[in-house]
Amino acid sequence: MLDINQIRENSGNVIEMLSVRGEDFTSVIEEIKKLDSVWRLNLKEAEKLKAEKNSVSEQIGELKREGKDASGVIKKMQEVASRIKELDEKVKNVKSELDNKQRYIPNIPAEGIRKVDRIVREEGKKKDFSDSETPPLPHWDIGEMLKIIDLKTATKLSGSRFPLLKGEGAELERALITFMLDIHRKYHGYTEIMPPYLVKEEIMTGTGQMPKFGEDMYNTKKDNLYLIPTAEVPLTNMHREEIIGKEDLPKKYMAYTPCFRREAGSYGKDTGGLIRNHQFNKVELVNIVLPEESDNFHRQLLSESEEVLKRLGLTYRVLELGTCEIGFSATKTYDLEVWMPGEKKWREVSSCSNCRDFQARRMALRYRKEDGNTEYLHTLNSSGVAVGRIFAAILENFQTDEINVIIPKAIRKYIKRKTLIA
RNA sequence: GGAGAGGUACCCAAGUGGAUUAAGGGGGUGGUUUGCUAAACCACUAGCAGGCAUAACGCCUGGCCCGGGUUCAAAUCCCGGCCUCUCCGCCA
Repeated sequence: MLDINQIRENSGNVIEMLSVRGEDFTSVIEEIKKLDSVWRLNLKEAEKLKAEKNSVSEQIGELKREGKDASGVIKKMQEVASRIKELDEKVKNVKSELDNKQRYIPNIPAEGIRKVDRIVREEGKKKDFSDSETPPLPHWDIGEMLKIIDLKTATKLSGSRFPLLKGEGAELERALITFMLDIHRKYHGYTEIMPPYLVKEEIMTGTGQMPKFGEDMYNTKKDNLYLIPTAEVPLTNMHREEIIGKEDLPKKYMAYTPCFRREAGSYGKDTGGLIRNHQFNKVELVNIVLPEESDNFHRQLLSESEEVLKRLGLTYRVLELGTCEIGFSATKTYDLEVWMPGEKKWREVSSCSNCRDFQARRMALRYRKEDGNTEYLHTLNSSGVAVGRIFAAILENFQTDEINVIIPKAIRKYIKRKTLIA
């Protein structure tokens, strides 16, 4: 959520800063501005009448105690009370419309970001398969031959786009999860959380998924709970509506969770294997930090995610997302993309964002400053990293002509094998 | 899921319609006394959100789990919800 004061004071500037997203927000911002002034006008009047009501009610109490007649004043106050009721109703309705409109406005991208994605750098070399007898296979073929991915059975159980890993496949996935969590715990100072996978609607609103992206979410109608699309949602909301002491910052939380996404409107896109499923595993990193420190933490967060890829020996590149591509809540985002030799494509395995105070504002997440006032904190998140896609990357990058897969050294202590053999 | 009890500030807790400016205690902070500590005593301790105003001070509204309602007036009465506890049922 954007600062309403910013919109009040300089709506033109806000519209301009939002326009880099490739969308025109002029009419919505102007509507917000208008609603805000109507709201304040009515609120002012209602509060004035309430002040009157309070003092007169006190007088009525006094009169009654003294045994005097108060019926005249009471009659007058009846009118005031009904006027207050009208105004309160109006104030409530206008405010809720205003809030709702505001919740649909995305964050303002950071300064100095280009319109389109920019490749920051590439790490490692694309593996050379020119000596191989056959070109590298996509991971779904390898997975099937090794009998570690069974999408047919997954479809039988849940329909399309669900994963089912079997035997050594399930083991590899589990090894990767533990490996990632261990790195972030040992070297990056994260506290591991096992959060609920179902959360309330207001929690989804806090991080920005709701109300705008309700279509992408699974929900349980009976209890109005939502399946988390990423652990960012529960982790970032952990301290919502709190005022955190400076001495307790930064907060660094991580969680492995399955993630659930309806992927509405992506039919026919990336249908192969483990790339775009309704359910996938991910290790997520969340930082809650002081505003002046968030840029530094953002860089650090990126390197923490990269560490996983480096240790696995995967070739990847770092993208700075263009202003038109940045997600709803973020001001700046780096994507990490791993090279998939079988698919011959770069595949996103991590998205590392600084949301600044956007989410904190939505969830009233603050800290106490030296002068005693409160200020919104900054929130950041990054995948550390997407497990299923790394699984796929390992299959594609470390396959041999015999359709075996060499297990990267970094995770051998978690899976206790050197190769997956067909 | 059923029956009952409850939710008041950092904690405990009083408060069944107007005198409450939400009692009292604990804790905390500051002070007095003091060789030091403890104790005693004194003072302060309602956060938060919002509106108005501003050089600064300040004024007002809301707020006793949340949302409605009744009333001139609600912590207090009524309705709905959430949460916690106890018992029963179900259950890995």
